[in-house]
Amino acid sequence: MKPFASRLETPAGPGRSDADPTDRDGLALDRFLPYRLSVLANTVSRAIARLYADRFGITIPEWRVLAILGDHGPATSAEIRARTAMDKVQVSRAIQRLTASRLVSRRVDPADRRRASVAMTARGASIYREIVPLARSREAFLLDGFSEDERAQLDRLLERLGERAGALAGPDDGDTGGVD
Amino acid sequence: MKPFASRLETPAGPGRSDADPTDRDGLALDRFLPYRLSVLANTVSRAIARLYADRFGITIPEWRVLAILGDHGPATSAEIRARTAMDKVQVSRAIQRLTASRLVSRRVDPADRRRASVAMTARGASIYREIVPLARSREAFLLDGFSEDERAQLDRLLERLGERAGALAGPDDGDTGGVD
DNA sequence: GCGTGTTAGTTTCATCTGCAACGAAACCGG
DNA sequence: CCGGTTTCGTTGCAGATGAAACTAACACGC
Repeated sequence: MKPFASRLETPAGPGRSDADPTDRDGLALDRFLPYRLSVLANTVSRAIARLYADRFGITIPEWRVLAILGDHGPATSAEIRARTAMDKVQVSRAIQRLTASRLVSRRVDPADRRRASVAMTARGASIYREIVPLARSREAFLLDGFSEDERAQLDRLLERLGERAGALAGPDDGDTGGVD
Repeated sequence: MKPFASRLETPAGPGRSDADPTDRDGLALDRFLPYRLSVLANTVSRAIARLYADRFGITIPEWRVLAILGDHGPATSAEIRARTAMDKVQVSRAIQRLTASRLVSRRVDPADRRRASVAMTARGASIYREIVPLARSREAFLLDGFSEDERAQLDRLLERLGERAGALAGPDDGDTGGVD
């Protein structure tokens, strides 16, 4: 196979490098932003998931539901979904499991019986309060050595990337496609 | 039974004008770094996966393998795994599928018959060359509006987060245990 | 050679995931 | 009030996932 020299723009190029023989063809996967984000997020998620799973026997979707309820108080599935970017099904199943383990309880809204408000039980709240500091400490570990300035920068950059990503996924993607 | 309607609007700190966000009772999920990374990476991955899947019928793991091969030339499973942070099983299956669709070929190493070198076929290389610019353009879209400086910053911050995340997941193969 | 251990890669299995189809409830126009 | 449509949430299914068990090949010590 013949190396096709498609350029990889190397950042941090004060002055232009000449044709560098080490300039990789194709797209140096480990410089490819979507890939890097994926690996990073995955590594982090896995490390944290282990924390929840080992000590409390809950999964990430379940933890997310708890986190929303802890932050905002009781909420419906749809609200949880909107706030977590989780799939509808994932929310439903997380609630089922949490209900089974008595960490949350559902109460059907009498005014609209399709809806149900989900709230933490005392046990759920207790676990939530235990997890929060652990989660924070993990986050702190990740950001250890980052200056205030760098944290702010990261925050801003992620924010903007999030917007761009939304634009990438969102615009043409109708949720309810008229299948007719 | 009261569903505790703890609204957690603000901690009882009406006096302090400069409230510390890390001092809240709740965790504010949408400010929680691991969560933000996960959502962002997921959104991006999904958008890009659609691109590969629609046009070429390949999955993300398959694309990653192609990317490594395109970047690096023939490689063994272990090398691919090391470079992609993919699971061993995932690599194995991606190679199986790619082999089935004739995008890569395997050749057992005669010197060590446990190993096999995987290389792109002409067809694989052709698809790879088609995908690269599309992938780049998606990346460019994500980074649209970011100055050179901001890109460099992002690069650096992600790099460092990656290191920290590795430290979080890697060194202790069990629980962090220790520092209580 | 022969046992023990290590490494490369595959298979098994139990789970997780998400699209799509679905049922139930509410809404809406006539 | 009725039929059609929308919304909320669940379920069916088919594919993806990863930990652990497994096979096969090599490596070392004796």
